[in-house]
Amino acid sequence: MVRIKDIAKAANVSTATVSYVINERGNISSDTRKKVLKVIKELNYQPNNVAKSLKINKTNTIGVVVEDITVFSSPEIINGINESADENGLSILLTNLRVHRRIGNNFGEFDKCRTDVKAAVEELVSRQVDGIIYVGVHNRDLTGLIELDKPVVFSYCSSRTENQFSVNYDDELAAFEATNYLIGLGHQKIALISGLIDSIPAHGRFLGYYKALVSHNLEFNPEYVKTGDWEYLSGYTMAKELLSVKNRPTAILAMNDLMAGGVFEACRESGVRVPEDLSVIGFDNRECSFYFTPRLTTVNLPLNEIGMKSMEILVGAIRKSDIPETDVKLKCNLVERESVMEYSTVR
Amino acid sequence: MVRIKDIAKAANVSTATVSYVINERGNISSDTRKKVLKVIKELNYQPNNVAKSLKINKTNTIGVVVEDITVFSSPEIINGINESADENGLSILLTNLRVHRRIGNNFGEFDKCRTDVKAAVEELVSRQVDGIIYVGVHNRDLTGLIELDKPVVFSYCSSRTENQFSVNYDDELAAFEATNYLIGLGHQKIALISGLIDSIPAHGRFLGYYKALVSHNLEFNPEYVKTGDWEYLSGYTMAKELLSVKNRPTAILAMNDLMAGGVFEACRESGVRVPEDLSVIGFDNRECSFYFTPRLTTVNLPLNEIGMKSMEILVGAIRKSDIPETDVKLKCNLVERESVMEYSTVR
DNA sequence: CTGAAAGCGCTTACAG
DNA sequence: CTGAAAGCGCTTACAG
Repeated sequence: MVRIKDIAKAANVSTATVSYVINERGNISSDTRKKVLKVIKELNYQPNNVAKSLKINKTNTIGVVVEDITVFSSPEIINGINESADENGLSILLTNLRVHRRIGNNFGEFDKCRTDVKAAVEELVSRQVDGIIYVGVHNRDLTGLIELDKPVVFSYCSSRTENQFSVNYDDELAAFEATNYLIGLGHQKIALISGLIDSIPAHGRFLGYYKALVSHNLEFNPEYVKTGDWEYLSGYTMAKELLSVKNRPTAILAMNDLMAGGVFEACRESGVRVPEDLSVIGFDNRECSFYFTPRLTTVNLPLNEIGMKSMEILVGAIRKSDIPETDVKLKCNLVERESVMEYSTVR
Repeated sequence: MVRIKDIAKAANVSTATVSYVINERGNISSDTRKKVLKVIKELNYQPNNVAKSLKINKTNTIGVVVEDITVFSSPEIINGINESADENGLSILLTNLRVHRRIGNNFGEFDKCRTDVKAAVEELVSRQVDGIIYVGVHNRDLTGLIELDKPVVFSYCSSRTENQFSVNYDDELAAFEATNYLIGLGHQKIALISGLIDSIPAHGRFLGYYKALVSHNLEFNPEYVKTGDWEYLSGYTMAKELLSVKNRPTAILAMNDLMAGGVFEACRESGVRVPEDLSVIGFDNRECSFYFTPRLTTVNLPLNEIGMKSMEILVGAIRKSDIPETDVKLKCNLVERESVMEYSTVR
């Protein structure tokens, strides 16, 4: 390995001079600069960034701890984080908690993982990261999970701690718009298949649905609201119930694509045509939603944007260049496909 | 920030002693150990691993450069890498090339990305990683892409360079077994929808298909082999052609799930029932394959295992503990669902 | 415009 | 069993 010292000797200058030309700092005469650069190339010098980091007390490294990289939302978020990291010349130290394998969807058992989080953060800190992004697998309150005197941003989850930031998308607005879309198409009897109602997203989406109805003076019918558990099967079961309600809804908003898939299966079994007899909207825009029959109209999540925004906020907090927002909500967009139809043509 | 020096002073010992107790090395009397440990806890000392890395010339960090984290295979592979990294006390420095966004599936244009790879590797080297894992988005020959005097393993792609390793799955065996499965169920007229034939996976899968036929003395009918481009639409188009062949096949092996999805759509349009009239097997076991109607029988890829194995090989090469295999091929497994039926019951 | 020297926070032969 | 000291590869006031 060739060091700055070797360059200095070969170029007949001091190590300080070499360092200056590498970092393009100080006043170095064009002649010595050229000489040094030449030697650097000849000896194929590769700087040692860990030595530099130790000296300047800054690693230009961000710790990213992701709850589970195999959950559908994580890769896109990380992709966004990477994009912004590249733009800012930052590297990513990645820790994957793999919580899904340990506790599945039972987030009540998340306590089991808290020590893992502590350990992960400690490891990252010992490696002197400049800040941390914590990527959740769904939005929930994680206040107190991480205590650190460096900036940390919670991506797809939340924390209210000082010097900590949260980036999510706007569930309520998304559900509001999806419901409005249905109403705009003439639907008045719009059912909702909810996920587990103790979750922040389910709550927000319900509110959006409700407010859309109210804002159009449509009656809120509790019979039209069914609570599933985010899984395919519950969508199926709840759809069966909705289909047998006396005043059957003409549209269903499912709180995720999987449950919408279950709705499709129920309809197939019951001879209900989608979208001719029933319009269906999903949520998440997962890959599978494109391959459903018919292709599912659904709400696309700004995952990449969440990642980018998270990194931008973190960079702002680290460089103290601006005061970042503490609680960002990004906008979703509806992707129109083939599972929705105007009400006028129904029946 | 509290340093070893501070601990030493507070505990009235030398920094050497503190270092010894932290690293559980040398002979330290139980008394001084306790004393030091106590002070460490009191002052909440956090070791600085970048200083340590500089000194011991070893970072316990692996560079992972992934061509595109949003491609379906990447998260699982990275998950496996993480799992093994955890077991070995290693950290991951992640670089995401995001090639998909730049060149899509036109891997002929991959040359555009070579400089990115060089830059990524250089960055990783400057951060003194102990080795590198390069995660491709499909198996192809990447010999010469990375020149490095540290061990590097190619995950889901290949390199024949000295001191470099490759980990993939066994395409040929997987296709062989899938075809055998169909044959065992009584099918004799088995069609193949291939991906672009210039790719290593397509070649291997074709061979497996071919060898299975031959080993059962079944005629190889070139009319039964169609070449698609891995996309949904080509599966649809090729299936249309296969369905109109005079001696229509009773089963189709599609080289990926997306094309199998296209087959389903063609069947739906043509009134061909799956699996009653036609059995279909896919490849990849992507999430969507579970949500197809009917659920697709497909070949599951040992992605997590590829990640783990890659890391294990890298660790072996770094520690020189054993001589790792240079070209590993892991076994796939068939996941039986609802798109295949015995031939006897056909028609 | 350039160099000598201190120091970032650790580890580790070596001496005692 | 413990400590003094050198050194890992850099950067950066400071002096000249």
